[in-house]
Amino acid sequence: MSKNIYVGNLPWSATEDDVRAAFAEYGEVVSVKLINDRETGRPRGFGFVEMEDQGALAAIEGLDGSDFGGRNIKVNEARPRPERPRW
DNA sequence: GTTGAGCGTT
Repeated sequence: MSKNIYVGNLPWSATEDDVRAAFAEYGEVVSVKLINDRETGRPRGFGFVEMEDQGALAAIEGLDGSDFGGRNIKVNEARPRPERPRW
């Protein structure tokens, strides 16, 4: 099974490949999603990482508050997202 | 060419 992880305080120069490489050493990375501003196109400096349960917990404990690209990133379990309406 | 708290575009 997999779990969603919230990653914040990321440098604006960070990419999904960098985040995936950082989380890959704690477990199997299912997918990486960095959030950028939809209107301006600027990177917002945070994203979401999907990993297996044990890998996600290990990554949270190992990468939360750690140095990433010169910044201390915040790693936590992501909040559940509401389902999309279909009308 | 800038900026810095937070939880996402399918």
